[in-house]
Parts: sequence; structure tokens; C-alpha cells
Amino acid sequence: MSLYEQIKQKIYQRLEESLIKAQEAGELSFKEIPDFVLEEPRERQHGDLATNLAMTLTKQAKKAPRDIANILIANLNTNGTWITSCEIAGPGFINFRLNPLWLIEVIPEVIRQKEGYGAVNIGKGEKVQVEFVSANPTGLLHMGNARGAALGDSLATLLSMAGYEVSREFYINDAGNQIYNFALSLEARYLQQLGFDVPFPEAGYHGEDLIATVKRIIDKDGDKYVSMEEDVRRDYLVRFALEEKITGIRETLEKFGVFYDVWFSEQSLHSSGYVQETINELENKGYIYEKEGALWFKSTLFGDEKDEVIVRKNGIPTYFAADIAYHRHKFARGFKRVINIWGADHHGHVARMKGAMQALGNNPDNLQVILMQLVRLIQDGEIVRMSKRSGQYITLDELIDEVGKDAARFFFIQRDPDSTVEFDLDLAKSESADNPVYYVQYAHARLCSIMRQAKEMGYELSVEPSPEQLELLTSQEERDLLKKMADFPGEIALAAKMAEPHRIARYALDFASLFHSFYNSHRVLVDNAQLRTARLGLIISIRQVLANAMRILGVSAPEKM
RNA sequence: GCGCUCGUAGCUCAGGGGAUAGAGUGACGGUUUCCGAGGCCGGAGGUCGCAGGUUCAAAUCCUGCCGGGCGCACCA
Repeated sequence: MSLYEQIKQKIYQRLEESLIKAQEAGELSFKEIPDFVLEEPRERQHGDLATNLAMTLTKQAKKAPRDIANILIANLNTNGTWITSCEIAGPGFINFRLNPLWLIEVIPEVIRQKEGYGAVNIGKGEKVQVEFVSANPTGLLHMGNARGAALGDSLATLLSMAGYEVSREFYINDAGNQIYNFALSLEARYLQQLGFDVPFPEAGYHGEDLIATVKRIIDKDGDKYVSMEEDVRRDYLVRFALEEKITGIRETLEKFGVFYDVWFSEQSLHSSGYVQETINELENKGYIYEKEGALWFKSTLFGDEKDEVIVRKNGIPTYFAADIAYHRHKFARGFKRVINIWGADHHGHVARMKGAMQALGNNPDNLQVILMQLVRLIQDGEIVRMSKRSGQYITLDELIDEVGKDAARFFFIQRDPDSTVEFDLDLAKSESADNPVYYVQYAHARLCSIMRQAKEMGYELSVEPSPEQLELLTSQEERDLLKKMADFPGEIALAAKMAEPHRIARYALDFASLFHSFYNSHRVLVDNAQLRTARLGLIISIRQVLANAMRILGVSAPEKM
């Protein structure tokens, strides 16, 4: 538990004791201790911590909140809590002021824990899987995938900082109808490139990348597939193209800073019989019925709007069947918690997938689906409609080349997944320096610059400041920074609990802002050796915490820019 | 039509039932003999979509309405 959490918990406990003491003395009557908060007030003048306890008791105690507050304060034991004063304010808040010296302990803490500072153990080593992007391997990655990649990867890092054992997984949709369509498109392109006049399939994939792929096949094998059986030809073309595509996807994601632990093939679920086995399992449990020649899953039993086809009339299982098998497989692999990042256009699947998990005997709450609104791309002041079929989309590769990995990742991670974001491409290209990521990176580079100069001036950076020296950090700017650093573990715990990495982006911005303010009003490399040592300890700690936050966001922490 | 979701400053977006709703950006004014001015400081800018309800207290929770996005296939 972080220092800050320990202090807060102590005060919580003392408040409850005060309540009980007041009741025993007959000063206050209540049945149960209400839920109350102890938090940092927004306004600094309201002290370091404030509680609404008195206000939550008004009904039970039948007294005015300010009177209750008085009684509570009178019965409060503040020994060993760092509290220096309590006052009643506003409608009945109790505001506490703390001895600022508690904050200096954070610097040795950061210096000792280094990149581990901020880590908490709410996960207790539990196995969690985050599945994200899982784009169809029939095309290139686009803006929506970019958002999913940034979000999923940061969430995974965040969860591991919070004590979970995290696995990143990419589900490869290498089976089904779309692959069949893909094969037909490849075949048409192949034959067209060799000069045959064949039509391109109506529902085919129009992307230019297919033509490039086909050209490579021709470079390698020439026209030898022209004379072959259709099935053999398509099978070869698809296998070649898929391998190429998946490799490309992997390389692009790695360029974006995203590395997966597992690449899971949908086809493997079909080949191994796991899909069929899963369907049998559901059938044995009585959740399957036949209608109009197809097999249906009774998803309405689990709150879905309608039942879903699981095996088509033609005997081929649907995508849904494979997906159920896939998620069953995840839990069978021992994951206690499974998180999926899906585009908002898939929200209709959430209820039925959870239902399917419940039908198979898993707790549906252990499957968490994070829906991400789609990215609206603006170019020349107009919305660009993205479609894979039409081949009109901005690829992740282009985004990385033109906007930059760090700027793009920060842009996506800053926003709540629920908000539809507008991405103005022209703005991002021409003025990418506007992206707030540079603000944070600049702070980091500046901190490194101070450290470089300190070194040049012959100051030792590895000396841990003494408590006496740290007590010299008394300015408002310094205290704000110390406080923010002390908050970091709590922020990680909260962000992990809520699965909201965008909180860390907010934290990094706020923290960088506090540093810039400090920098503009105080010098670090002063002549006074005591103060200088303390401030060096401070900036070493700030740099560390900032770097730790940036690592969660997946953006680099440059020493110079 | 039904379901999910969003509506907060000119624009892009934060906001854990709490006190005077914030940040970035844009426009405006100030700031460099001194560790990185890609910075800092300042004022201006708001019916938190609308209307009810719950509560000591609502941008936040509930209901209805309005507006945008998405979904409602034997596609994935």
C-alpha cells in the first residue's frame, strides 16, 4: 500500500472510532455507519483531505450536519495521523490539514523502487488475458485498429503494473466466408495480372495491396496455378497471402510498440474439432434446437433479443460458433478474467457471448468487453468513410509514418473508449507538435537535461537526500509535485480497477504541468548544497515517475528532443 | 420501430453523488543577462442537449423527450 493510502486508511479508521465513541457518550445516535468518502478537495483552501461523513449522517442522527461535524471532531483521536488541524466548512464538510512532512518520504520511495514505483498488487497474480485488434487478415490495419491497439496494449501494461499476470492475444480470423471471398479476389487478381479477362467478384476485396501480393506470387511461381484445379489454386493463393498479411500486421503492430504473447488461429479451432466439441457441449446442456434446417443457440435465455444460428443449413458453423469455442478455450486455458476490446459495431454480440459463457458454466462477469467507439477520420474538413471493401482507408503504417507512433498512441489513449473521436488527418500531419504527448516528452527531456548538467558540474546523482535536506522542499510547487507522485500508485490501482488507461494519460499531463510550473519558479542547481541535493532528489524522482507513466501509455521517454 | 451509446467553453476532450464544472487548442495581454520559451503567468469564454424525479447535495443516479453514432444476417 502506498504512503498516501496508509495515511488515508488511518484517518478513515479514526473517523469511525470517533463515531462510535460519540454514540457511546450519547452525543449521537445512528444505526449503521454510512458510506462516506475521504478525499482531496478540489480547492486547495479546503485543506489536504475532506470528508462528507457529517452530511451523510443527517438523516440517521436527526441533527444538522455542522453540529454532527463538531461532535465528530471533539471525539477524534488524531495521534499518529499527520493531522494538524480540522475545520468545519461549507454545508458540513470536515477539512483536514496534514503536516506536509509526510510527503518527503515519497522521494526515497521512488528512488528505491525505480521503474517499479507505482506498482500495486490488486491483481494478486491472477491470470488475465487481453485480446485486442484481432483485425481480419484480409487487409491492412486502419485507424480503428490503431485505437484498439493503443488501448489494448496500454490496458495490458496497466494491469501488469497492478499485479495481474497479463497475456496479450491476437485472434486470427483465418477461416470462414470472408476467407473464401478473399480467395476469390486473389484468384481474380492473379488471373488478371496474367492477362486473363476475368471479372472481379462483386463482394471482393478491392484493395491495391492484393494486386501487390499477387505480383509477388507471380514473381515466385509464375503462372503455374492457372492450369490447376480451382480448389488447389485458391488454397495456395490464400495460404501465401495470409502468411504475408499476418506477417505484415505483426510488423506494423511492433512498429506501433505492440507485442503479442499469443497469435491464435480460428482455423485451428475448426481443424482440431474444438468448435464441434463446443457445439456438442451446448447441445448436451439443452441450449441448442433445430429450426428450418439450422441449429440455433437459445441466447434469449440469457437476455439476448433473439436466438442465434450456430450451424447453418449447409452444415457449416457460423462465426458465432467459432467465437464461442474460442472464448471457451480461453477459460479452459486458465484465465480468470478475459478482456476483449471490440469496436462499437460489435456491441450486439456482447450479451450473447456472455450468455454462451454462462451456458457453458463460466461466470459471465469474468468476460469483460470494452467497446470502443469508431474513429471518425476528417480530411479536407470532411468525414472520410472508411471501408475495407472499397479499399479506402488510412492505414496504420501511414499513420505511424506521418503522425508518429508516440503522437498517435497518445492521441488515442487520452480519450475514453466510449467517446467517438475525430481524427483530423491534415491537422495531425501538419501540426503534430500540437499533440500533448510532446508536452509530456518535453518535460522528460528537460528533466534529463538538468541531470546532465548536474553531472557536468560534478554533482553526485546517486546520493539519496537525507530527511533533513528533503524538509527544505517547502514551496507550494514542490509540495504539489510530491503529492502528485504520492498519488501515482493510487491512480494505477483505480485505472486498473476501472480498466481505463486514459486516466494515466491525464495523470501524465497534469504531472508534467506541475513540473513545468516548478521549473519556471525555482532553480534546481543552486549553490546551497543542502537544497540542491534535495531538489536533485526531487527531479530524479519526477523523471522516474513520468517515465513510468509513459511506459504504461506506450510512448517513448526521450532524453533529448 | 427496438436495443446499445454519446451530447460539457468557438473547436478537441477530461470530470469517482459533494464546496466556485476543468484541461488542451484558438483569439488576446505579459514573460528570456539565470538548469531546454516545444515552457511559464494572466484575464476572456458555460442554460453541463431539454424536462421531470431520487438526494442534505446531481454534469454524475432514474424516467421521458430531442439530437448524433452504431447495431438489429443461416456476414464477420
